[in-house]
Amino acid sequence: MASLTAGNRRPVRLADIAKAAGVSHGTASNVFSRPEIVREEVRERVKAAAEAMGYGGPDPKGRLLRAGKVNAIGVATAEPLSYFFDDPFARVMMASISQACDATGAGISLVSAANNEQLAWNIQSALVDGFIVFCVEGGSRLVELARERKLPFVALDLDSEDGAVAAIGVDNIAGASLAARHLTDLGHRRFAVLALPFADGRTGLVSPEQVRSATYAGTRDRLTGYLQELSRVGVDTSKVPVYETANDAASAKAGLETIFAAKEPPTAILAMSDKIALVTLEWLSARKLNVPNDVSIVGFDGVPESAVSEPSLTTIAQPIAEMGRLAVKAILENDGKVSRQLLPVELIVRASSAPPRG
Amino acid sequence: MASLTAGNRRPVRLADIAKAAGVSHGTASNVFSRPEIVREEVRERVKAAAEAMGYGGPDPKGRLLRAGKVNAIGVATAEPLSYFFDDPFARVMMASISQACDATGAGISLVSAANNEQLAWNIQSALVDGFIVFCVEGGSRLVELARERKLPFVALDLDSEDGAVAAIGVDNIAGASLAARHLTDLGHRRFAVLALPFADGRTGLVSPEQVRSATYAGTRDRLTGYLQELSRVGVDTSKVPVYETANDAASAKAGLETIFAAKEPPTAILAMSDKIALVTLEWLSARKLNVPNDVSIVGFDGVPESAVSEPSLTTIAQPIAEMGRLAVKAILENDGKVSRQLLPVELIVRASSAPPRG
DNA sequence: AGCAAAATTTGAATCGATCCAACGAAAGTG
DNA sequence: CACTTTCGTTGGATCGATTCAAATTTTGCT
Repeated sequence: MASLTAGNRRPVRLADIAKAAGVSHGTASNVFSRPEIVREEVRERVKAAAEAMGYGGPDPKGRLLRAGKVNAIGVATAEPLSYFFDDPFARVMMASISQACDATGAGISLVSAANNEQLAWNIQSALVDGFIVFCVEGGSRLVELARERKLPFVALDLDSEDGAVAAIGVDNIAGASLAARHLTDLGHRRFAVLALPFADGRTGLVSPEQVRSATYAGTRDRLTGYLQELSRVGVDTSKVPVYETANDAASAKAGLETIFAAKEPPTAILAMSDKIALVTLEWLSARKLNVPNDVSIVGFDGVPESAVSEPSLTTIAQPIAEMGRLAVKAILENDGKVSRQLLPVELIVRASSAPPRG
Repeated sequence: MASLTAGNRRPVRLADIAKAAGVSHGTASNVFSRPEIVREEVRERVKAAAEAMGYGGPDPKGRLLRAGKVNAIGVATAEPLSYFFDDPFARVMMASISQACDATGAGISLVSAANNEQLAWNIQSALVDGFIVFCVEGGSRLVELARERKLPFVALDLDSEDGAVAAIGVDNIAGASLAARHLTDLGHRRFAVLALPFADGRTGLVSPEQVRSATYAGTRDRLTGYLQELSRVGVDTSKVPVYETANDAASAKAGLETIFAAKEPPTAILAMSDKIALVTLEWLSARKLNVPNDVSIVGFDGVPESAVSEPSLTTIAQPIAEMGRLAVKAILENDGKVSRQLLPVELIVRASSAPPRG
C-alpha cells in the first residue's frame, strides 16, 4: 500500500506524468487532446503513467484559460435559485433553453443569490460565455450587472426600453389586446385586471399615475393593450379596477377579494399571467362561482398547466420554446450586434371563457 | 466616436489597465480584490483607466486557475437536460439542492448530454468542485465517468452496491415493505406491481430471472420489499404480475392494459414511483374505475403533485429535501471520506387507498 | 547509402489572474 | 537625528493546461 488515496493533496499535473513517462509536456498534452498524432508506444507509456499516478485527465481549469471559451451559458435571475424549478413559466423556458444547449453541446450554469451583494459577486465570477437574464422583479439591476461583465447577454422579457441591450420578448400590447378582444367579442363589458407588478414591492389597486410611472414596461404594455381594446368598444376604462399583484397566490387572492367586493363585480377577468389566472380559477371555485358561466378568465403565457386546469384556461400563448432557442443562439453565435426581437403571441381559446350570463 | 464597441476583439486584461494607470499588475489586482489596501488616489486612477478601456473586471478564468476552487457543483444525469425541469422528482430534488447552494453561495452547473461521447466530454470538462449524480438509467456509466474525474461526488439513489462510491439513498426495501403492508392491512390480496426499469431499455412483464439479474438494485430492492410483505400474508407472489416500465406515461399505460386484461384484475397496485402512480390514476379514471373503491394505489417518492392529485395519492415519501442538503454538504465539505447514507422513508396515507370491495 | 519528405517530439510562449517576499517611503519614537 | 514600524507598491513565481515553430527521428525511394 504505497499511496493510492494516501497522499492527501492531489497535485498531480500533466507535467508530472510527462516527467514520469519521460516525454515533454507538449507530447503529454497531445496524448489526451489529440491522441492520434502521437506514436502508439509513447501514448501507451503516458497513459500508463497517468493511470499509475492517479491522474484524472487534463484539468479543465487549465484548458479553459488557454482556450478562452467556457462552453457554457449562464442563466441568471434575481429570484432564489429554486425559482427555476418552481415557477411554471421559468420551467418551460428553462426546458427549451436546455434543449437548445443540449443540441449545441453547451452547458448551463444557474446564477442567482440569496442577497444582493452575493448576486453581484456571483455574476462577476460566473464561468460562462454569456448570460441569459430572466427579467422579473429586480431585473434592471441584473441587466446592469450582466452588462458590466462585458459578455454577450440577452434579456428575456425585458421591461426596459434601453435599446442598447439585446432582448427577446413578445408583443405585449398586441397580446393583451387579443385577450381583451376575445372577451369583448363574447359580449363582456364588465372587467377587472389582475396585473403583474408595475414597480417593486407594491400590491393593491393602481391609479393611472402609478401606471404611467411604472418601472416595468412589460406590465404597462399589457395594460395598455387591454385598455385600448376595452375603450374601443366603449367601456369606461377609468372604472375598470386594475389590481397589482406580486404574481403570487397571496396577492392575487387579495386582489380578488377586493374586486369581488364591488357592487357590480366583473363578468370577465384579464390576468397578466397564467399563474395568477390559475389561482383565480381556484379562488372562484372555492367561492362557488362557475367559470366560464359566472366569470370568464383569460390568462397570459401559455404554460402547460393552463391546458390541464379545471376548467382549461383560455390564454395568450408566448412562443416560449422559440424564445429559449433564440436566446441561446444569440449568446453562442454572438457577433457583437445588439438586437431586440419582438415575437408574436397567439390566443388559445379553451374552456375558461364564454359569453356573459343573460 | 473613437472605439466604444469598435475594437472587435476584447483583449483588455488587467495588465493593460495596470500599464495605462502606471502601476504594477499586483496593485491593479488589489484594486479589485482588496481595494482597502491601496491608496485612494491610486485606486481611483486605476478604476478610471479600467472604465476608460472598457474593462469588465477581473476575468474569473484567470482567478479560477490560481484559486483552484470553482465554487460550483455539477449536477449530472444521463437524461437530457430538460429532465431537471420536467421530472417531478428531479425538480423537487433540484429545488432542495439549489436552496442548499444558495445558502452556501455555491453555483450549480447542469451537466448532461444528448449522446454518450458528448456526455463523457461534458463531465470531463465541467468546471465544478464536485458532482452530484442523478442515478437513473445509465447511472453506472455516469458514476464511472465522475469517478474518473477524481473529484468528490455523491450518487443520489445509487443502484449499485459498490461501497467505494459515496451515495445517498433511501431504504428501498423498508419503504416498499411499508407500502405493501399498508395494503395488506386494508385487506387486499390481489396485487400488481408497476415497476421502474430493472435493466436498460426494456419494458414488459418480468420473470423472476430477470429480477435476479437486474442492473438496478434500487428497483430490485423495492420489489423485494413488496414481495416480502405479500408472501408474509400468504399471497402467492409468483402470480403477482410485475410490469417493468420506463417510468413514463406510455409504458405505464401499456402495463396497465396488460394487467387489467387479466381474468382477475388486481384490487391494489403498487407503483414504484409517483409518476407512474399518477398516470395510473388518470388511466383508471378514463376507464371509469374508481380509486380507491375499485382499485387502491400506493406510489413511491412523495412528490408535491401526489398531494393534489384527484384523488390524492397514498405514497412512500422520500426525504427529498434532506437528501439534497446532504448531497451538497458532502461535496462542499468533502474531506475525502467515502460514506453511504440510507435515509428513512415514511408512509403517507391519502385518498388513493381503501379496503377492497365486498 | 544518401537524401528529401513525412511523422513525431520538444520546449518556450501564452492564457489572465493572484500571491507574496522584498523594498521604498512616510510616520512614529527616544 | 538615527532607528524602528507601518503602509503601499513592485515584480517575479505560480496556477495547469494548449499551441506552434523548430528540431529531431522515421520512412520512402532510388
